[in-house]
Amino acid sequence: MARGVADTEMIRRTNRERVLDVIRREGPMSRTRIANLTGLSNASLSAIGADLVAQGILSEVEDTQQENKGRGRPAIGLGHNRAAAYVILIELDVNRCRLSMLDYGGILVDRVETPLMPDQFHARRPDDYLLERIETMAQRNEAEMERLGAVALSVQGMLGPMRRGLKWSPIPDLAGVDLLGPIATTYGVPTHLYKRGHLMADGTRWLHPALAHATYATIFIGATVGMGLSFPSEGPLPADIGTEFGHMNHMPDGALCRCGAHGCIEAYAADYGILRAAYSVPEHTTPANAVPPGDFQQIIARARAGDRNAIHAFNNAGRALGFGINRLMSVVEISHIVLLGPGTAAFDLMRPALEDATLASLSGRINGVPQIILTADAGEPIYRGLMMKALTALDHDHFAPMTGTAARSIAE
Amino acid sequence: MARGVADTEMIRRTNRERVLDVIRREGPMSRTRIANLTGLSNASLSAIGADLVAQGILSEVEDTQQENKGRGRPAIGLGHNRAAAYVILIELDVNRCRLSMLDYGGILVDRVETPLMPDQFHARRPDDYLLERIETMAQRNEAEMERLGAVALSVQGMLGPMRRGLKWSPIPDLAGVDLLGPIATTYGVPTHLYKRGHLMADGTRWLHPALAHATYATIFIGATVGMGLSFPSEGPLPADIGTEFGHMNHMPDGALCRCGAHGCIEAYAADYGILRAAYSVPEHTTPANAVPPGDFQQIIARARAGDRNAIHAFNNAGRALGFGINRLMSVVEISHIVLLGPGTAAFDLMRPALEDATLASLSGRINGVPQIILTADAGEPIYRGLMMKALTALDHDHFAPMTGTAARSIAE
DNA sequence: GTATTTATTTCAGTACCCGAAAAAATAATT
DNA sequence: AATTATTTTTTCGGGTACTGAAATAAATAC
Repeated sequence: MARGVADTEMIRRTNRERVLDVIRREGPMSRTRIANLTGLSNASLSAIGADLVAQGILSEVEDTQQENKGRGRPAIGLGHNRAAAYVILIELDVNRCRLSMLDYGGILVDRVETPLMPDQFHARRPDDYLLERIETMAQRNEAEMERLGAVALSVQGMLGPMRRGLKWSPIPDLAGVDLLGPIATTYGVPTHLYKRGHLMADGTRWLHPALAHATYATIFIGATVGMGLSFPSEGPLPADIGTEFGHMNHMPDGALCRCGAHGCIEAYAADYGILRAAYSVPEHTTPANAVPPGDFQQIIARARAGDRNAIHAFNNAGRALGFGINRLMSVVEISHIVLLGPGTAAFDLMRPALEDATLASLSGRINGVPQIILTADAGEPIYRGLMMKALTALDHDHFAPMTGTAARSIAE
Repeated sequence: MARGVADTEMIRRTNRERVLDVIRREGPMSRTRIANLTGLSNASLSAIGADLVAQGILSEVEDTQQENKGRGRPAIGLGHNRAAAYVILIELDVNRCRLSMLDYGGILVDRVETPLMPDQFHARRPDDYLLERIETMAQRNEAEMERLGAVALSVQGMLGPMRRGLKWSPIPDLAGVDLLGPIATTYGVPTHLYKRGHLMADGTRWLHPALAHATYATIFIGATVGMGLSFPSEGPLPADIGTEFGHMNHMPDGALCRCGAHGCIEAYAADYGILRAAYSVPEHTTPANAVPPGDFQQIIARARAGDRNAIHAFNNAGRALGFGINRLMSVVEISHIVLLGPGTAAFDLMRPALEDATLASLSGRINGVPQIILTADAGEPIYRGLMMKALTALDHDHFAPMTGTAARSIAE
């Protein structure tokens, strides 16, 4: 009983979702073009378009992507009505918390950013902190708050049972708290919690057309190692996939990781692991808290200059990542790997070991090394993924189900 | 454009699928009960039931699961019309090939089984061999072949690009051949290729009610090590998930595996790996071709009697499986693990090392060891999974889309 | 034999889709 | 300037499958 019985109500909802989706993906366009892309008839688009405009969900704009601008009746563009709703996106990272308010068209309205200390949530409850941040944003945008449609939160860690908080997080004292509940009750809007790694993967699909129909993994290399998987099929993922790649074991009883376990990939391939190896610090030494970007650049420079220890450190990192990919490919068949984050600056130093390790398995031998794509900036995919999740959730859950008949009778 | 536009045709198809599914799951039942379980109205069930009976897809039977057998009009059971179609299931394993013919109700009609030699496909093309086996079955059941609806094939290995053959298989000379094409053209019916590990996982859900809503992995331990994943959500999996767990790397440069790679889980946990370790044969020795069941039992007996080498062999096997599960859990969050196959007879000997290794990771520490369920017989889940795949494919692709109006006008 | 109970069917109403034809709005041609 | 061609959008008539309510069917209980 996945979505209730199939009846005319579900026809309407499904087709309205398709219309909103195609505009979300490709921007405002004419009714005719929407009809062609969705497979609906022109007659249906006339009706659906009229409904959505009457309900204030879409609005008529100039058609930005006219293909036929010769003679004939000019097309009227149909785009999201930007004032229909507003969403607040919260990116809660290890060292900063950034709130963005967007309109229904995805345009940034306001932004508030604050640095985060490692002991931030030691004395202060994280749910209170988030409420206070949202309140700051609310006071600066009172008019928009009237039409707040959703609050979406990006976090790092393992999601808790009801997806309302985290079971574990690299941010100290964040796990075990219901992050969404207080927001939902205070503002009375739907709230969503997403894994940063998952958003990174999804956002990359929006930004990289070559990946449109691929199954791929995104791997973040920096202060931590994180992964996300993205599948071309529509619909939500069946389960929590792409959980904690950075803490996948690479070597039994291996190097000490920040999470407290031994032999995680992160303990070899995150900046602190590379730093430790490059300076020949014993593997079981407690990891550094934070590695300044300058220090990391220096190790790269030393490796490029031929320093044996630095080269060895990057080799080990590539090997750990490669065996991780090797093991990942024994579970999910992927065609591409997207590498993101500051660690990609040293990819050339890791590549040989990474490829060797990837090939050292049956699936590597049969399928070859997946195509590797480098992107230094991880922030953009995450923001884009979070924005798209929040806005399409609004499209599907709030706007698509509104009944059209009511609107038409009002219009008469 | 996942499934075409939503219109009345898709309503009919979806609802007919729901009806066929619920009967497939729970057996023949009254229209009223079907209406309750599917959420459809009694009026709709009257219409849908009449259509499906008129088209010969369902037939009226005695209601086997009457709940109210007091007074009132007695319920009429609605069950699959067994003569509506027949399917041939082919289980192609390392050492045997078994064909089963089933009617549309899932009842076995005929069965043909032949042993398979390791060099079976050296001189003979596997597609020809399959055609010949099907022809044998066809000659014994000429009447049923008139209504053949599908041929479904269970294989071991990595599926090829179009799911018509294998990229790799533990059965020699099987990969790289289009197995389905010749069957489809000869008999003019839909053909399907499924991974044995995947069927094992799916079939287990049908057989084990406790797993109904769980996300779990099934791991086969025997002459090989294979895995399948099963998710509670409906619909097909987004990608090839659960590819080749047995050949996931456990130890870089570790023990030699049958596949030619070093350090696969299989090289430690399959019967030949345990045998090799128990007799202190060097890890890099070429694996034995087949291990007689008696030999394996003997090693178990020796381990139970306290033999150090045998105990060590099972320890290593448990450790390899445990780290495999550990790594798997870093990619997919699972709540249960079902162990199947002859190797489960020695599970008590592997358990401590398996659990230690599972716990030695972040996800193990946070989520604990997944609940472990033992089932010695792997054949039954595979057969059940294959049968359900073949029959529900017939339900969805062939019978649900038939138009109802035509049938009703014939009936008048 | 009548009342009660339960299952199924019939009927009238509704929502949404589609194809075809009509209307609207522009550019090109005469 | 009027007409023609072209393209977009709307209108109209027809069709299908759903639903709730009422009617019918087929048994048991009294």
